Amino acid sequence: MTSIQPTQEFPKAYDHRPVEERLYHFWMEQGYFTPTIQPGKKPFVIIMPPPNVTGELHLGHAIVVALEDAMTRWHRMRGEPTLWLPGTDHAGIATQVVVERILAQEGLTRQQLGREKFVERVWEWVRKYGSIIDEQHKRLGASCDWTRKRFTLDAGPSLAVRTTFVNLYNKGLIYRGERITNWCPRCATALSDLEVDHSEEQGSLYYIRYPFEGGGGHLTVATTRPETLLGDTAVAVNPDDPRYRSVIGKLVMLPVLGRRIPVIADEAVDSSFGTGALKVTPGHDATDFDIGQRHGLPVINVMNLDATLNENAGHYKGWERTDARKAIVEQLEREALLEKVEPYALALSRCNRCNTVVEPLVSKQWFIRMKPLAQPAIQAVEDGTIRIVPQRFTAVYMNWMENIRDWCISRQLWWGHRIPVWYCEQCACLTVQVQDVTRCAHCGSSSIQQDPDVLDTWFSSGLWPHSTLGWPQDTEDHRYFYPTSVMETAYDILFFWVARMIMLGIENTGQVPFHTVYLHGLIRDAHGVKMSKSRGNVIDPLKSIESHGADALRFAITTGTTPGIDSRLSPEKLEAARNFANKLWNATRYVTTTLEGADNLDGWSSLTASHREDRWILSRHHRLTQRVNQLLADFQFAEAERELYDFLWGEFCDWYIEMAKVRLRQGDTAPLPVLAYVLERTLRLLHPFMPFITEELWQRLTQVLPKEGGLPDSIMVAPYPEASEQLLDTATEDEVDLVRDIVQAIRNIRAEFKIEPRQPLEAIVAAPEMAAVVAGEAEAIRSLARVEPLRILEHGVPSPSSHQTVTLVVGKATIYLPLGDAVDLASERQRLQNELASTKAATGRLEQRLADQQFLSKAPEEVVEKERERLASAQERLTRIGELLGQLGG
RNA sequence: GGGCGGUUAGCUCAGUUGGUUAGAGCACUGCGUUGACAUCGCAGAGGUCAGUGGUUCGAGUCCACUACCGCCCA
Repeated sequence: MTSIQPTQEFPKAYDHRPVEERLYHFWMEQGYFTPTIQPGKKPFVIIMPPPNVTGELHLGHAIVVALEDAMTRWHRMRGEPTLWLPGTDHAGIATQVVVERILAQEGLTRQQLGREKFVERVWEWVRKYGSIIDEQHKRLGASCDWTRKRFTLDAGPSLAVRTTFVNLYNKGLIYRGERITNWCPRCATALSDLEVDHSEEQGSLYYIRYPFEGGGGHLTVATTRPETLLGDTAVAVNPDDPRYRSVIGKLVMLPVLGRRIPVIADEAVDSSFGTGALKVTPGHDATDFDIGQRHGLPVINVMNLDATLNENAGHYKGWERTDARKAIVEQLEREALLEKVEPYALALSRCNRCNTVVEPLVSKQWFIRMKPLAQPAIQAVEDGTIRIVPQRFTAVYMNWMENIRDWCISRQLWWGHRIPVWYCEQCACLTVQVQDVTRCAHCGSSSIQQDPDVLDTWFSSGLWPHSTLGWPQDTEDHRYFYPTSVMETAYDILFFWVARMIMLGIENTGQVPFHTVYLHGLIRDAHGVKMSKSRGNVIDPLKSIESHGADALRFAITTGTTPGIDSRLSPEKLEAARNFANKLWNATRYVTTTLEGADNLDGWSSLTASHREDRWILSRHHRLTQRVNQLLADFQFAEAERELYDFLWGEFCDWYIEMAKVRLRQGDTAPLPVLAYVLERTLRLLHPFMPFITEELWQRLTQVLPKEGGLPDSIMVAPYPEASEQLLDTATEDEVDLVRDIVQAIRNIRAEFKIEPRQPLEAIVAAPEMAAVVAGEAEAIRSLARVEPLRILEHGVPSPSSHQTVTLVVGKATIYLPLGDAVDLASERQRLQNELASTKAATGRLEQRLADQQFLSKAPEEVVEKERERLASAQERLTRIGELLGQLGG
């Protein structure tokens, strides 16, 4: 069977390279990633956000995989039918640009090639390079079901797109209209509002004179875009502005072109901006377009789609927009029509793909009427059918939904889902159908033309949770796996994607697409700067995997993070995670090699422990198990990882293994099955976060263990541990805490007094209440603190010795360390005085609190009780320190 | 203009129904090589939890305001 070679070799350090690929291959071969549909059993389902088909793995993908894989593996190990469905997005503009760039190297443009040939070229590219991103996801250990992988342009999702379009059109929710849209001159397509980035940049405000017709002065308007005056069809003032009341209705002469345009009054004009007179350019500004509509103004478009000026621009025809601005400003200056120019911070819109300044342009586009779709989507979040984690994004979502605007969905691209609309040249009617048509549905004419445009990529991704499962077909997958469980993605696409999936999911299926939205933060560099290729501060996840291993990368980018909050990744963090992996490797190396050949391992998987240390680690392990399960259920992944880390390193390695070694040296083999039990189960707990190393170590460990406990061939299909309440043992935890405190206190003194680590140290421990514990753990204390001889006093204090002594008050124990001349009595007194002072302060605080009637009556009983106990032990401690000081004559 | 987030040790960050003397990693200091691990061990130092006011028996945690940094929307 299995995946690994016999454990003859157990290298001293973890090397992920010979492990990861082999194990991934093994998992794939076993088919573990593909769920079995079990009717009656509720599945766990995540649809992966589809990366762009042109994309290369970046940390954004890595965090998606780390979190979604953790959830997926956890649920799978809990025995739920678990589907994590991968896919890729055709990414309209991005992909088209990539292929156009390749063509450019051949000296070709897509226009020269023609639509059909161009699209074929893109497909060629996709077939050749489109699966690179999948291979990269595999390197991260993603346990998604590749047999169900979807591409947005596959037949299934394409059918979903067309069906949705036709349905929405028939319901009147999709319409075609001439509107101002954001036009990217470089991409040569319309964009939705969301695809535009806004920024404030330094520009100028130009004050331009529009002379009144027939003389008699001028009206001065202020504008940031003088070149658009070519398209002006009015000047507007606020009707309440006393300065301009008398000029309303007059005509002014448009500079440069000499066209006569009216002065109109409109409420939308802000009297405080500039001169209070606004040039109205309905063809090139959204607000002006609205004003124009209200006043029946003509719309003059002065620009071509590449942002050069057209024939409406008079002799500026053919000029590029920024050159034209300069020339027009110069002309105005020459003609004394430029009053002044002021520096001005203007709001610029840029294409979020190529950063080109977007041109608001009037064009005919397809839109979705969003308000009716938003209503049920608001409802679903309001009534808790969908829960957003972290919760505060609910308000952001609501705010956007309640102020939603129509969505421009047509794109002037060739790569994507072609709009299923045919225009008839005979009867001018539209045929809107799912299947391709050859004749007009109204007059039967065959002179029809399909709309040349394609749909916004987000239109198809908006359908993703149901289109990937087979909708609109009635498939078993759709019936069983929909609605899905969790949508996990970055918060920056809440509107782009999550909101639209909710709207379209409810619209198409009548059900929400998922019940929980989990939003993670973005990963920045070590200085908190957004990573970008141009800045050169990108951490390449593939390089990190090479150098530190996929598990370390996953652990590093998910530990110490909070949902919805950006985090930073530094090489140090990666190293820390790699070191943790190595620590785990070595702990398992020790346990495995120690276990080899042991003859008392039968029953290891369901053992009962009698020794205090064994009961302690079992209690700690089960407490951890309880916590981790709870934290995973609450989506607190970082906290779960931190607790696993602390347990493995700080308790299991630092204390349990070290204490076990002591007993093993004494010939007590009882710790062996406990080591096996705890490590085996903790590896399972950690597996969702660090899948590769836990599998490798689990294989190596279980190989030396008797086959029992019904464990399968792989950790990834082994049951996720459940906590057993009966094994939680607070008293034992307190006892071992005392032992640890004693050891730590003695080590502390050794370091302080610079006593050679190898030199044995005599110690006398008095712990009347805990004498049995200390006696039982004598060997551990002797060995871990290098104490020799160790005397345990059941009563009283040590008989006065000629030696000078350091005394430590540790919990319920008092430790005497006769250090002879090394001890300076004065400083010992001082040490105890300090202790006395701080204990007194603590006692005082507690006494005060417990004397407070308000506290006693209002605080919960258990809190009061806890304070009483603390006071008692503080008082007892005070007494002991007092006695010790008395003996020192202080 | 509206909204949201951040501000906790030198650095990066945890801290989820308010309840010990606020934690971790890295960095720092001292010690440590036969023993799972130097990708390590032991010990240590380091904090008025941004500020002000309030609620509460009790506030890093809840409320209000202020400051600075950042993000989103218009």
